[in-house]
Amino acid sequence: MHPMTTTPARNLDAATTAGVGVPERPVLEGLEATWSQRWREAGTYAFVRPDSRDQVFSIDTPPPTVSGSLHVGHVFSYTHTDLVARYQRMRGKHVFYPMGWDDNGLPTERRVQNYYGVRCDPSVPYDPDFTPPAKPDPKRQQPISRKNFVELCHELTAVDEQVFESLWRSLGLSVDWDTLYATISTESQRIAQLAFLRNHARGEAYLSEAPTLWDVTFATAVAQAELEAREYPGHYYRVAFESGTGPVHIETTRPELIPSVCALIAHPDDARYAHLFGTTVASPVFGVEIPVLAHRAAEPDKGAGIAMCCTFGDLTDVQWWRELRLPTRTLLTRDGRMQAETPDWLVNAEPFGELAGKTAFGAREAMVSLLRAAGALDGEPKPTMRMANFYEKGDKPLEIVSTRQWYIRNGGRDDDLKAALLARGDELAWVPDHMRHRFSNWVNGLNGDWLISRQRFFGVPFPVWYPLDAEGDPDYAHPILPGEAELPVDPANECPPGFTPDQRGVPGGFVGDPDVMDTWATSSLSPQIACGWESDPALFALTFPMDLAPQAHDIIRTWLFSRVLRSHLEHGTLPWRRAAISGFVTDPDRKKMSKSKGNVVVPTDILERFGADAVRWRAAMARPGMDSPFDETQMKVGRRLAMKVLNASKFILAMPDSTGPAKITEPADLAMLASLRRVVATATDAFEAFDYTTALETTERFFWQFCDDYLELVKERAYGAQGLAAAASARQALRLALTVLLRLFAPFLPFVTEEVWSWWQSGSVHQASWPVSDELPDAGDPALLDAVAAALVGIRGAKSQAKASMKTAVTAAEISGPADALALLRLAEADLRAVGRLSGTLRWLPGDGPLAIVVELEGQH
RNA sequence: GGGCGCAUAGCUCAGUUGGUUAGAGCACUUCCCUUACAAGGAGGGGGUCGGGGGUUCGAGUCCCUCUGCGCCCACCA
Repeated sequence: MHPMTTTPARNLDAATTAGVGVPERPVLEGLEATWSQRWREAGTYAFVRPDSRDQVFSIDTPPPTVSGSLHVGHVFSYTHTDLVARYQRMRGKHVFYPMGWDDNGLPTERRVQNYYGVRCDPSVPYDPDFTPPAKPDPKRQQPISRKNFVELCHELTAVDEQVFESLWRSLGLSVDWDTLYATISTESQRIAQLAFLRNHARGEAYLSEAPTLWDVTFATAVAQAELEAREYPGHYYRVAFESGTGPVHIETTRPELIPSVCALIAHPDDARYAHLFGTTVASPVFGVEIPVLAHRAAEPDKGAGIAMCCTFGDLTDVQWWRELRLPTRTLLTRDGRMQAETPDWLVNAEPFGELAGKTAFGAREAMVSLLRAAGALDGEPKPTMRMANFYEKGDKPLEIVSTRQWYIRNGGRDDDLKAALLARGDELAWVPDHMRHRFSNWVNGLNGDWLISRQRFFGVPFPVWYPLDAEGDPDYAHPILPGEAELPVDPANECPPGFTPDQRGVPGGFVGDPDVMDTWATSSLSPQIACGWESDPALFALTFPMDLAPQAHDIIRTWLFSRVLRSHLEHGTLPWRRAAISGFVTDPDRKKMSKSKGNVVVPTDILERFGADAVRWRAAMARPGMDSPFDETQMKVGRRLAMKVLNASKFILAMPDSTGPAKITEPADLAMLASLRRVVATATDAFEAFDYTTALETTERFFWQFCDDYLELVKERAYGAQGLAAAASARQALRLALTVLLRLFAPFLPFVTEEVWSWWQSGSVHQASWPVSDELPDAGDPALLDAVAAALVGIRGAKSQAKASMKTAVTAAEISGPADALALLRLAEADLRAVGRLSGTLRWLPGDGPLAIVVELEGQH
């Protein structure tokens, strides 16, 4: 059944049997299991295609990395999205809310390596009978074939995905599990390759051999977006280069790169070195003649003010190398070691034997000894902390090596494209708005195109082959591409058009591109994958561009930016209208949660202890973009609210319903409903502005006052103390209020509201319509309840101060205050007398002061 | 160094376009076992709104400035 086919919420007369289905002692325990199962069976959250795009609300859910672990921050962030999804569904939208699993890429490889104790070695042949080691030895991982490795990746992610799905279900995410996708699936691979071919055809994707940021541990290139600057301990070494007029001292933290030096560089205005510009100096130990050059990027107050430029020590070296057209003298290999062969440019080549084959660290020690022996080291090394670029998942500083990689243009080297992407950021609606600065900040800081190829195994392969020339060398300038209809292809196992398998790897034949795409190159297409781009045009037309992109702020530079880029290039539009950015859940000291700090809160633990509704309540209290410190005690507050909903509902529904049409006549009842009318309007406005927190707070504040004051006030009348008509008015008002309140709470507390709804209504509360003001009469004056509340505080306060029970009778009372407040109060006099046990005379004293009540208690004086 | 955000009760946070004695929850404290709820309920105490200056009849709110904290980016000589 589709949400729009019925509006059970308004059909009060359909379920009027007194007390049917109301349990004696309702509990929260077990609601998650019961209702997630029923929602699954009933297809409560299934996306049903409407006729037109404007009936759809589509959400580009972040596909979580299934090989990672979920923490409370994820739970909060995904809850935020679900709040909006549920609201939009109740508003009548057909909510397109798919879930995805990001299961390809390095995180999965790492998990498989550790879990099974294996590593991928493409040179090992496939073993169809392979079984992983019984006891994984992390120190000695068993080399297995690429195919076996990929099979294990699929096996383990399937298990991990089950765990994730079960967590999301018990959290109550209203995703449509029939639209689930995975980034390693055949369809995702097809779309990733298709988008790549289109990029290539338009010249947006290109192959280039260039200096590349390189992680030596994982032996892969990494992109700018994956960098993390960290402090790294090192030493300054003061090293002498020989010029005709004496030594020139430079300071370096990486003396092992001295055999790679191409030039010394100082600032053009630096008088200290002006006389050297245009001359050459000899490198220590190796005696290579190198020029001394001027470049504005040299900083006179850094180190000695003159730098040695090596290929490549850092990104500034790359800039100098490019702009000054320096020779390439790369010696560090892809595994982070000094190459074994002695380079031919060294004048004094023999000492290189001390460095050959060593790690950067070992080579550094050897080089320092050589410098000392040659007398080229001036003074002792000075310890320093320097900033170095790391791969965010790595633990060794990145090297820069020259490699051939695939790139996608992203504006980093093209001002027009950069401007266009900045304009997309401006066009996008941001919640909260200031997050747009993170986007423009990032785009403005891009310094190169997007490197998308990775020298890894579990990922989407590039749909590319290269012809081999007569010598068997690949012709990279003329890649062979498949037709779009052939996708997805695996060039390692399939042949390019016009070739046969026996031509693989032989001169005149072909070779497949060995690399895979980075995870982001696939997940940057999540809107295209989810919405059925080039596979389901009808669905695509209904869902794309999407309405909402929810995510946390840490991946604005990666996922958010890359989706904007891909959509801009392919469709010339934004991928969605609005981005909603969640903050982080920090530990109580406002430190970011991380495994290494041991301060991670496990979601399953709090879900079990407090219940999903309580956890969701807490999540909803964190406004968009705001970091929120984790505090367990707040979970209890949410749990108490859920409990209160259960008990108050039980109380209301346990009373026999009045038959016949509603006759809400009593001023107190009308006042309460008029007040609720305002709550509905406020909560709706708040949700429209994606301010779920205000929607919740408004509803909750009303609800507690409803329970504490109104419910108490009308309790006796509802039981019949003032006659049938007065009782009917109260009962009708109570049920009307309850149906509205349950729907207002439904996005936040999906389990408890559904439970209560099931006691007396048909269908799911989550398919009911969001309440509108017009469901409620506006004849009442909300100020009446304010006056009642003030009077109750006076009466209760007097009893509390007298340390008397609330049942203590009041023998006489004087109520003073503004005449209009007193007039309102008199409309509810009978109720007030009942709740306050006011048995004696009541005196009304109009005056200027605030409403006040003086009482005389039985047994006092 | 560039950008963004935050600073209100012991803690977590509200406080709409400037408008009476600044609010909520938690915590603390006192009382009440009142048949919806004791994993309750009813009371109470607690803040010179980070510092300084300015605009205004009036500033938590607007402007300037300083300080502290957080996040993002840059920073390998």
